[in-house]
Amino acid sequence: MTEPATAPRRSDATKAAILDAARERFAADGYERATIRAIARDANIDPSMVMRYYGNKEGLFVAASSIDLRIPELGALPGKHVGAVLVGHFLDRWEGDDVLTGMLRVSVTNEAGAERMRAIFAGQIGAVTAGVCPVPAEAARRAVLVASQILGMALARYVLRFGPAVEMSRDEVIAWLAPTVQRYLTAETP
Amino acid sequence: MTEPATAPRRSDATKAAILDAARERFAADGYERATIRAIARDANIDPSMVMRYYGNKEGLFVAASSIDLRIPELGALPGKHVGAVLVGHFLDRWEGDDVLTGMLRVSVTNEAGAERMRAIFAGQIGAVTAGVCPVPAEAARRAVLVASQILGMALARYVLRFGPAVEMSRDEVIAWLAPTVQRYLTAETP
DNA sequence: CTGGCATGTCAACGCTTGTTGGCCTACATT
DNA sequence: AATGTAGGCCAACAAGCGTTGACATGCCAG
Repeated sequence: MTEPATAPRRSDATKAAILDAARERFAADGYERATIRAIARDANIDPSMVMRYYGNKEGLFVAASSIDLRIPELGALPGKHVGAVLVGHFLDRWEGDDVLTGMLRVSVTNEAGAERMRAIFAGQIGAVTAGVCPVPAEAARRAVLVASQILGMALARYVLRFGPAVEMSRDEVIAWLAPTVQRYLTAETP
Repeated sequence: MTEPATAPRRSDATKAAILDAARERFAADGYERATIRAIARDANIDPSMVMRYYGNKEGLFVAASSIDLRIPELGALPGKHVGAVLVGHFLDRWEGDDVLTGMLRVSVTNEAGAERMRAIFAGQIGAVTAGVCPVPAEAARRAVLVASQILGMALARYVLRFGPAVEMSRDEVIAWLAPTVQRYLTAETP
C-alpha cells in the first residue's frame, strides 16, 4: 500500500479545467452572470459535466473558491513592521490569481459568498490581531478595521478600477496603507 | 404663467413608487437579482409600466441611482477636523437611505454602475482633496485613498455585515477612521 | 474477446427573465 | 355629452437559465 490515496483518474484534468474556467468567470462576472454554460464552453466540455462533478452551481462555486490567505509567520519579524508586511502580502495574494477578486465580486450579491468572506477574513486576520493587539478582547474589532482598509483598496484597485488606485505602484500602496493597518493593529483604543 | 414647468401629472405618484421600489431592490439584491417583475410587484403595478416610464432595466437603474453625496462646506471648519467631519458625514449619508448601498452592490457586477461610482467618488471627494491637500497634483490620488477606506468600511458594515463592524457605534467608527482619512488628506507624501 | 465502468455528448424539461403590443378604463377638455 | 388621450392591465413572446436523463464512446480488467 504505497499509494493509500485515490489513484489519479483520467477526469482530473477535466475537473481542473472546469475549476479554472469557473474561477475566471466568477472573478470577471460575479455569481449570477457567470453561467454554467459559459464556464463549460470555456473548459471545452458539456454543461452537464459540471453538474456531474460538482452537483450544482453553488457546489461549483464552493469548490472554486477554497481559499487560504496564507498569512506569513509574523512572530519572527519586528512588531513595528507588521502593517507593511501584511499590506504587501495581501497585494501579492490579490494579484497572484483571480480567486480573491472573484470572492469579493460574488460575496456582494450572494449570501453564501458573504459568509465565506466573513469566515476567511475575520478568522485569518483575527489570528494575527490576537497576537499583536494590546487589548486581546478587541482582537475581532481590530481585525475588521484592518479588513475594511484592505478590502476597500482591493475594491478600488481590482474591481471598481479607480484610475489613480490602479496606477499606484506596489510600494506606493504599501507606503500609504501600512501606517493605517499598523495603527489598527497596535495603537491604543482611541 | 406662474408654472412654466410641466404640470404635475397623475402618473407622478406611480413613477415615484417604482423608483422607491427599485432603489430598495437594487440595494438589497444587486443588479441581476433585482428583477423588474419583483420591483413592479413591490410598487403594486404591472411590469410593463416600468418599461413605459423608464425604457428598459438599465434606464430604470440610472434613474434610481442619481446621487449627490452632498459633501458639506468645509472652508468654515478647522482643517484639523476635516477627517472626522468627512467620516461622520458619510456614515449619515450611508444610513440615511439605501441608494449608496445599492450603488455599491450594483457597481461590483455592472460596468455602468462602476463608472457611475468612479465619477461620484473621484469627483466629489476630489473636490475636497483639491482644497486641503498639500500637494495639489496629488489630489486625485488622495481622493482615491480616502474612498478606499470609506468604501471599505461601508462594505464591511452595510454589505458583508461583519459582526464587529455592524456593532461599532457611530462615534467608535469615527474615532478609528478619522485619523486615517485625515492623514490621507493632509499628510506629506510618504 | 467480452463485460463493466468511467467519461462525455445530446436533446430536452420547466422556469424565469426582459420586453412588446393590444386592449380596457377613466379622466380632462371641448 | 362626446371624444381624445394618458394610465394601467393582461397575455404572450423569444431567449437564456440550471438541471436532468438517455444514449454513445472509450478504456481497462477478466
